[in-house]
Amino acid sequence: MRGDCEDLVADCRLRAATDLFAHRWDPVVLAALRLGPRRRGELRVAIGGLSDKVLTETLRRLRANGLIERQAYPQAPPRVEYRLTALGESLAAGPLRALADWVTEHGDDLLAAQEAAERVAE
Amino acid sequence: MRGDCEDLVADCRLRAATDLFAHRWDPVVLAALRLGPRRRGELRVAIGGLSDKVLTETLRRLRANGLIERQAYPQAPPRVEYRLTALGESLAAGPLRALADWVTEHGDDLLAAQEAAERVAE
DNA sequence: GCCGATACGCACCGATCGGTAGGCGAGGAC
DNA sequence: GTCCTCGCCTACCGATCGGTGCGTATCGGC
Repeated sequence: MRGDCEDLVADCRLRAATDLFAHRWDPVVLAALRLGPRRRGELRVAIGGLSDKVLTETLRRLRANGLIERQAYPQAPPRVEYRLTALGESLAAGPLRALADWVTEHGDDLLAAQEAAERVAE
Repeated sequence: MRGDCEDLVADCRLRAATDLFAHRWDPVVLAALRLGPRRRGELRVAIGGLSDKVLTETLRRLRANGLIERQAYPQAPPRVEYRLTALGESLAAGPLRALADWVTEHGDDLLAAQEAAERVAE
């Protein structure tokens, strides 16, 4: 999976970046963590719609990519907080933000174009 | 699939945007088309690594999202060109560009973080 | 009349992804 | 002692995705 870059063309770096958004909830969790460290349970209810298992996988991936870090407090009911790393923060503040801004500005155009295309496709 | 937004939380617009990058080759084709209109065959060799069928699907999706448009010339061997729409151009110039820039700047950090995490995970 | 180039379409396959359902371990509350 | 919470794990399942391989329509060249 890493060896792709050798036999592919120029865009493999782009691919490496877009892969960070490839899983449905990764960007959402990233965005949620921009507001500050959050506990696992908080993320679940704050985001809503993602299953318990998927949240685990998502957090694991984000950690594996060095975008977030995990901090466990030795408490009675276990308490675990997740926060953005510097790398994750830079991704969230840059490209992720740009995406959010773009949708804010062009979201209506996007929806209109999608519906127009649907109509054409009969 | 459109109804998600009602029962999900705030981030559904973000999701709508990240979905545009959800398929592996969509962003790459988008980036390739930034350089100007391209024929189907040109895209295939320029990108390299994506199958014929997947290119078809990718182009279809991008069209369905109103990001590119197709122009067919009635010629001997069929000639079809794909180009960015205004919407596609804005996406490519904004968020996609931001992603590419981010990778250029933080790609090494990303790789280092991934490898560090791999080592920890034994 | 046959071949080749181009832009598709279709059938099939294995891998992956998101989701459901249920279990586990550790400690506090009662 | 029993229940509860919280974080996490383990099947299992259906849908989707990317990929391979092969077929097809059209036209020009030879």
